[in-house]
Amino acid sequence: MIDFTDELRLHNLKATPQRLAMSDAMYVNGHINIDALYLIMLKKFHSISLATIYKNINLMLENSFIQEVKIPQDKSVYELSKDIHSHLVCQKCKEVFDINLELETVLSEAQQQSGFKICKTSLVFSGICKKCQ
Amino acid sequence: MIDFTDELRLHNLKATPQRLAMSDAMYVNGHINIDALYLIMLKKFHSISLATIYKNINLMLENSFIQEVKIPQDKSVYELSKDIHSHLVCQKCKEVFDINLELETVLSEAQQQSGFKICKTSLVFSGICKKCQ
DNA sequence: TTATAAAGGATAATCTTTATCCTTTGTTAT
DNA sequence: ATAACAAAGGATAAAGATTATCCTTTATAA
Repeated sequence: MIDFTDELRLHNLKATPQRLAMSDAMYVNGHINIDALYLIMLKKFHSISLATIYKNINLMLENSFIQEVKIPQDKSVYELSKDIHSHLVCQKCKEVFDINLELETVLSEAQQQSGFKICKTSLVFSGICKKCQ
Repeated sequence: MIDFTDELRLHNLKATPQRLAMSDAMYVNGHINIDALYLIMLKKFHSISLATIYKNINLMLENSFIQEVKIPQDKSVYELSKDIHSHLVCQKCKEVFDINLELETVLSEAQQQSGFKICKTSLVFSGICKKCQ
């Protein structure tokens, strides 16, 4: 179990046992939604409040310690912040995977066509993963 | 005001006045969220129920008459189904724009890297639109 | 024109998320 | 190590969003 104390403090978040456990759950699972996270947390903290989960998720988002990924026709999942990447979601097992893709070309084409100043790209593919095929 | 009667029936949806007005609102606005849609509908139907909006949105989604677009850090918007395309959202004025981009290369690269069978691509750029810069 | 399944409206019920309040705790400076 | 204090946690209420229910009305097909 990795210690996220320093990482939390770097993002101006106090390193409480609950936050350390949440960080670990996201690290271990990669991507996780609120319900699943709450269930995991309940195992370690018998009386943790769902409000604590929400409060921490929101603070961690505000401080960019984590990111939200909106999944088509499903609940959002959360992941520890890392280098920019895209996502794949399996419609069968619901698992979410990271993928690194070269999007410079598409992005500059989008900026040119639209006149937008783009600062964020959110790309999610839906399909069937290797295992589920 | 375009008549969506036939279009609705093609998707196995009865053409009620409420649904025709919802279709028109989406056609006129391009992309719209539940709250804005409800406000527009209230002008035409003084006593329309919010439940009617939700019921129809869900049926229209199930029958692929419309599509949901999940917007990062904001509420989902809905649009009439049309040819596959991507989206741009302005972080200032919140407007959502359609854009046609060539994604074959990126998609096949994603399939190759991951082993996924991809059947849907959801791409949303966030930034500042031409007008708001 | 009529019969019927489906849709609309009103409202209750059910999530989901946030706010409140008080107790406990992490952190910083002695 | 200790004390002080802002911040976090837990319990719970409140608010917000979505769905279910029930009865009346209506679109559609025969």
